[in-house]
Amino acid sequence: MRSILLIEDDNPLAKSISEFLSGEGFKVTHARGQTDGVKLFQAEKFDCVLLDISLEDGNGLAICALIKSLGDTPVIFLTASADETCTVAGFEVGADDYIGKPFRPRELVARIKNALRKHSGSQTTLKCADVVIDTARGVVTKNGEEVFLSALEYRLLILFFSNKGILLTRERIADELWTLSGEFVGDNTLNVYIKRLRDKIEDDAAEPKILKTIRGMGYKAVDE
Amino acid sequence: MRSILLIEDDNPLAKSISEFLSGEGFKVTHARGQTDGVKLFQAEKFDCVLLDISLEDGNGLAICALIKSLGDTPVIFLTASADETCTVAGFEVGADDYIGKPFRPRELVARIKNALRKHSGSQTTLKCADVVIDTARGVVTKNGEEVFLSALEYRLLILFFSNKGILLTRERIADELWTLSGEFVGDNTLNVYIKRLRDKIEDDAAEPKILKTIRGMGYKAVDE
DNA sequence: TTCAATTATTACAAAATTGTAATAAAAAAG
DNA sequence: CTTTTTTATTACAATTTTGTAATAATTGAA
Repeated sequence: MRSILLIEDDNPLAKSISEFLSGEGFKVTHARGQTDGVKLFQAEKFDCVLLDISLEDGNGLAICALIKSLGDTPVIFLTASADETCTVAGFEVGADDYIGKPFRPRELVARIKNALRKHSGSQTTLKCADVVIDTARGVVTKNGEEVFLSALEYRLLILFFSNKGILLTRERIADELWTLSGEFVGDNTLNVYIKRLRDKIEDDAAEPKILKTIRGMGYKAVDE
Repeated sequence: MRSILLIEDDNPLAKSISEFLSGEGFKVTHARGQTDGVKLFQAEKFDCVLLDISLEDGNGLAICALIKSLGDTPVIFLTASADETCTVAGFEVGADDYIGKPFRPRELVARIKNALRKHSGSQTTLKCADVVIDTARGVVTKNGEEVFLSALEYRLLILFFSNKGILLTRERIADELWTLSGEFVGDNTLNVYIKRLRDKIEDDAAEPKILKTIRGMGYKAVDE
C-alpha cells in the first residue's frame, strides 16, 4: 500500500481528502502544519507528499525544498489560489505537480498515481528476459533470485541492457570497460567475459537467449 | 536547444504558442493534425510533445499512446475542456502532464521545463561531496577520477548515497548487504568495509568528511 | 569439402576481494 | 581517572576475480 503524507492546515478539507484517498487504497498520514509535517516526514518513509502551499505556520515552498534536498519523494502542491506565480515557484523548488482547489477527487488520484509512476518506475531497473538489474541497489536477479556478479561483469551487463537490441561492437565494449580506464587488455578477454556472464545469466550458456553473438561484429542483448 | 513538437489544429492558438515558446528559447515544430504530427514525430527526435487532446482529424489520446509506445518522450496535453474525464484518460495513456485552456504562458513553460527535467535527469547519478556514482554505468568517480570499488563496496556506497543525510543503523546496513542474501557475517565486518570505503573515497580516511560515524547507532553519508 | 577467420571454452597464475580474528584507539559511563 | 563499550585498524587465509595463453569449436568463404 502506498503511503501519503498530507500537510494541510484546513482540517475539514484534510479530513475529506484523507477519507477519499483511504477509500482509493492509500494510507494517509495527516500533518496539521509545517512543524508537524517535517517531523513526520523525517520519522517515516512516504511514497508521496501532498502539500498545501499556503500554510498558516510557514511556507509550503520551504518544506518542499527541504523534502527535495533529503531525497526524491514526489511532492504535489495543493493550493487555493490559482495564482500563476505560485505554480512557477512550486516547480522551481522541485515540485512534481500542482493542483488548484477546488479540485476533483478523481483528478487528484490521477495526479498522485502519475507522480508515483514517474518516481517508482524512474528507470532504476534494466530488464532483459528474466534478468533484472536494479541499478538503484547494484543488484542483479534472474527469476527473482540474486546473481552475484563481479564489478566488471556487472558493468558489462549494464552496458548490454542499457543498449538492449542494439549491436555493440567488440571495440565499443572494450573501450567502455577497459581502454577508457587507461588499461589495455588482450584480444580475447572479452570472449571470456561473455562466457562468464552467460554462465551466470543464461538458462543454457551453450545456447544463449540473451547475449547473442553477431559474428564479425560483436554482441547484442535481446529480449524475447 | 530543446525541441518541442506542437500538435494543434487551432492555427491562431498554435501560432501564439509557437511564438511565445520560441521567445523562451525552445525550437517549436508545428503539426496541424494527427497525420502530420505522427509523421513529424517519427522523422525527428523531440524533447517534448505538446498535444491537443481533441484534434479534428483524430484522437489525441491515441497519438499519446503511440508516442509512448515508441519511446519515452514526455507528452503534455492541451485541452479546451477542463473536463475531468479527459485528465484521467490522459494519464492513463501515459501523459506526463495536462494543462487546460486558457492557460497562462508562464505556467506552460514551467510545466514543460518540469517535464523535461523529469525525463532528462532521471536520477542516474548519486552525488555526495566530490564523489559521484553513475548508476547507469556502474562507475564511481572522485573529482572526476575513477575509483575502483569491489561489488560489495559499490553496493554499500549506493546504500549510503541513496540515503544521504539519513542515519543507517548497523543492523539496517548488514541486512541490506548480507542477511537479505541469506549470508551471515561477523559483527565487525561492517567496520572493516567502512574503513575500506573511506580509504578509497575520503580525502583523509582518518578524518572522514563523507561517511560519518554516529556512535552507538551506525553511519551516515553527509554532503558538506 | 577444405580452409581461414572468428568465437567459445578451458585452464592457470597473479592479483584482488572477502570475512574473521586480534589488537589498538576512542568515546562514554561510572 | 578507570573501566567498559564501541569503533578503527591491521594482518591473515580462503576464496574469487582478472587477464592471458592454449586449445577447441563454429562459421562463412573459397
